[in-house]
This record gives sequence, structure tokens and C-alpha cells, in this order.
Amino acid sequence: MESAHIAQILDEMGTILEIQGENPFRCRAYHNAAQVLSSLPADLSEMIADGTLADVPGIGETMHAKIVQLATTGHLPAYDKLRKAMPSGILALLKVPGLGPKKIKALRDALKIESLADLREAAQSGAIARQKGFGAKTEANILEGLAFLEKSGGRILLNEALLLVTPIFEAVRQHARVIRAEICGSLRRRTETIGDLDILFSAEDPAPILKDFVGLPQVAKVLAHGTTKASVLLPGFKSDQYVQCDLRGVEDRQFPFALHYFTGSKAHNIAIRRRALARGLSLNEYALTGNGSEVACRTEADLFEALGLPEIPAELREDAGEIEAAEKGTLPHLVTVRDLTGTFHCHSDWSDGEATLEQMADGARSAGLAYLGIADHSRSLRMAGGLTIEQVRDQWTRIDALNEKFGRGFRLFKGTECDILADGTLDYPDEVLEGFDYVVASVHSHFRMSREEMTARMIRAVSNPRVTMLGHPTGRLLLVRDSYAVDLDAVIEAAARAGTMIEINANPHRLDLDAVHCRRARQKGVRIVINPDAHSVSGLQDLTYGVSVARRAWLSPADLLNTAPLEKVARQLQQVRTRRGTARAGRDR
DNA sequence: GCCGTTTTCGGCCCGACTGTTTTCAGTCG
Repeated sequence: MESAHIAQILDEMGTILEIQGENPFRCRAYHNAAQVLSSLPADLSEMIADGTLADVPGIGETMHAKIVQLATTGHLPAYDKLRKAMPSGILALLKVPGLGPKKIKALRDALKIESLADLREAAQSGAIARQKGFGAKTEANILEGLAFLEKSGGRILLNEALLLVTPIFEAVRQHARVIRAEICGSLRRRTETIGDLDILFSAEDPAPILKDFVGLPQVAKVLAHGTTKASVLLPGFKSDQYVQCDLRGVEDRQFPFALHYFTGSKAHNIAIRRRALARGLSLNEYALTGNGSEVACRTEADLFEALGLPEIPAELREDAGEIEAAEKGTLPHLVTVRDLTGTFHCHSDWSDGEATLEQMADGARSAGLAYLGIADHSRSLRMAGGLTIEQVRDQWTRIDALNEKFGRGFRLFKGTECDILADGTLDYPDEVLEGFDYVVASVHSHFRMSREEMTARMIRAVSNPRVTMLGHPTGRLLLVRDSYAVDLDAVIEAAARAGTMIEINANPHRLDLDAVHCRRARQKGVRIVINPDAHSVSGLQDLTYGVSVARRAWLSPADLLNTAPLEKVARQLQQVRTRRGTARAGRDR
């Protein structure tokens, strides 16, 4: 069984134990282990085999045994027992805003509520309001929460979150009484999907700003409105979808502590607070205190310094080794969008793109890029306008002519996004493939084959010396479609052996490779490329989301192909094609 | 269930807001 699946089971065990009223710290141990498992530095089976799993903080003797049992047999009696005691409908109750483990346990014990349907019925009949500890308001909130659940699509994409939050954030930031403001939460950490939007500001008196916030025209409903914090619902992008937005106000001297606190992640915060305690200090969202006096900090960097650490970039704050690396002084110099010199996986109107080759080139130049790779679809992908061999040759001629015109300042590279056929071979014959500057190989068909078949298919493709880089490795569409079944670690391993690069597809619907596997790929020595998969000039802007993934994967400019100057990139593409002295990414840090 | 530069036992992050309470429990982040 894979680590992601095991993490899900441990998380669920923690939740069931919570509803059963188990010791909260024991429950947390399960949630914590799940979180640790989902961002392991290496393949789980490897870590079991070489014993390193036992050294991972948060995984003790008991948890280790459970994980090993799940990984090797796929079963865990303790889990089966918990599941038997807890109908699956009960877990769904946790999604209702305002309902937590305690209330769910109380409702189950008193009214036998075991599903969303039971809950609705009890609330509508007025039975809940009559329970001790519950009242009319709680019952109304439950009914409203049920309606919200039906409407809300849950999480949203990173680009959608930025679009939603920006006008609100600007309104807060430019408020006359606001001193400082920042976007916090998972959005500041740039996670691939976002649950809610968090904004923090400082002011002498937060109340008037909160009052203006809940009165903004975008606000569909006010969930809470106090003197230092307010929560509202904003209309999302799907009809009847709502997204929660929280605003917090603090005094300016509290700002760095609150900024750190509300940026999270929760796991990172807990680890940092433990570190503070170990040094005789106490950290909360307002202050760092020691011996009864506050340690003054002007910025987040000051806060980290007070704990003996360099500033940890927000994207790394997952308690996935960043505190240890900061301590040792081995934090990476993370790549930024300004480090990118060009990009490779882009489409033109020769296949399913909107823009001409010239328009794409102009767009790239005005974005400050020194080169652009055109990788239109290959011949099998008819519905996306895949190019025949004749069209490929015509396109090469056209690109050569354009490059003449551009001179030395800019270059279009001749590429292809070539389909990986069902058997792992490529969609053009070798003599055609050899004419491209580079080949992006992608799966676009036969998604439903077995894990073994898909893995063999993709290993064959990345091992093909004519393949420069693997495109969107899992085929997932965030919030829409899961990855196809594939042993990604085995594919990464094969790519490392063959010297084949892997892309971070920066399209916000994909973000594929994900940060966790990207970090592992780099550690295996795979060179990474950030590609926008642009189908228009504006699609080039998606590169920024790819940079977010790269940063979350601890990548430095040296780990990427498309941070090098044009001449070096051209040389490296040539080297990959001939597989001579393939440049490897940096060593483990 | 995890963990140890006071500890192998006894801690485990902590404050705002809400609702149901007359002093606090539950939820949330």
C-alpha cells in the first residue's frame, strides 16, 4: 500500500478516536503521523527497508509497526475494528461547520444521529435544540451548515484563490487606518489548492477596519464579527459556491508573531512553539515571551532570529525538515520567477493553442524570457490538432525563419509534446524525433490501464534516449480527476537513471509533478523544468504557479534547466539528446 | 501515541469567538 493511502487511514483513525472521546493527544499522534507520511523525503518502501522510517520524528514504535503492516499486507486489524464501531456517515458529519467530535458524540449518544440525513431530520424536528448543551441557535446553525455543505465545492485552485483575495486584500491594505497587511494561511505557503482565505493587518484599533470589511460589496454572508477578527463568505467561481475569508487585526508590535502564526502550517507552528519552549520562551500569536518580558521583533525574520534560526520561507513551513535545515544552515536558496530564462512546453495555433508562433515569441520576450520552446501536440492527438510529420517539417522551416529574424537576442526551440502510446513507444518515428531540439513525452490516452502496465509504459518512455523530459507525470486535474494509477517513484527512478528531466506543469489545474515527488526527484538527481503548458500568450503567466511548486519542493535555480542562460540551455539540450555527461541536479542538502 | 540539554513519566500550542451558560465547553485556525 502506498504512503498517501496509509496517511489517509491513519488520519481517519485519529478522527474516529476523537469522536470516541479518546485522549486528544493520542488522536493527534495519528493525525501527526498522517501528515508526516504525506511528505516523506523518500519512497516509503525504501524507508522501511533501510530502517530510516523509524527515525522520522512523530513516528514512534507503535505507529511504525502499524505503517509497516499496512504497507506490506494492506490491512490493519486496529483500523478494521475502529471502522466497525463507526458508521461511515458519521465521519461526514465533521464537515458540517460548527460540528466537532464532541458534539457529534453527544448527538450520537442521545439521538442516534449517524449520518447527514439523520442530522437534518433531527434539526428540522427541533430535537437537537432540546438537548443539553445545544440550543435553538446551534440547531439553526446546523441547518445552515448543511445547506452550505451542499453549495460549497470545498477547496479552490491556487489561481482562483489569488483572484478572489486580491481585491479584498487591496481594500484592507489601502485602508487609511491600516499600518501593515499580508495574505496568510495556505495561500501564502502556496499550497496547490486552498480551503479558505486569510488576511492579517495591524492597526491601532482593528474594529473599524473589521466593520468596513464585513460591509464590502463582495461579502455574501457574515459568519463571525468580533473586535479583532471577522469571517465572511465570498461567492466562488462555480454558481452557488462560497469561499470563506477570515480577517484578523492586531497591534503593529504583534504583527510579526501573528503573521507567522496565521501563515502556518499548523505542524510547523507546533514545532516552532516547542522550540521556543525548549529555550525557556513562550510563543503565541501576539508575542514571544521569556522571563516575563517580551522579545521585541519588527519582522518575521527577527522572530526566527530570536529562536536561533534564519528566516524560513513560507513555502517550506510544513514541518518537513525545514526547521532542522534552518538550524544547520542548509536551507536552499529558493528559485524565484525572476530566475527563469525561458520555458519549453507551450502550444501554438499549429495545434490547439490560440496564438501564432510570432505572438507566443513576442509574449515570451515581453515577459523577459530569452527563449521559448514550442511543443505542439503529436499526430495521434487528432482532437487537439496534433501535427502530421509534414506539418512538423513545415513548422521547423517556419521556426528557422523566425529565428533568423530574432538574431542572437531570442530563440524559439523546436519541440513536440509527443504522445506516449499505450505500449510506451512514442508517436513519431525516431528519424523525426531526432529533428527536434527537445521532446516532451506525455500520456494523453489509455488512462485506465493497470498500475503495473502504466508504470511499465512510462518507464519505457522516460528510458527512451529521444525523450528530453516527461510532461505532466500523473495526468491529474486538481479537484476534478485523480492521477492515473502509476508507481511514480519507479518512474522517477527510471528518469534519474536515463538522465531524463521531469516537468513541473505549471498550469494551475495540474501542478504536476507535485511538490513532494518533485523534492524526491531532485534528491534522486533528476533535473526539473518548469513549463506553463501555455495555450495562449497569457498562459505564460502560469509559470509563477510552477515556481510555487518548485519552492515548495526546496528547489534552487541550479536544480532547474530553465534558469540557465540561452547558450547553456541549448548546450544542455544537445547533451541530453546524446546522453553524454548528463548534467545532474544538486546533491541532497 | 510521542518524546526527553530538568524528564522513561507526565507533559503535549493556545487564543478568539459562539452559544449556552451564570463561569465554561466546544470549535476553529
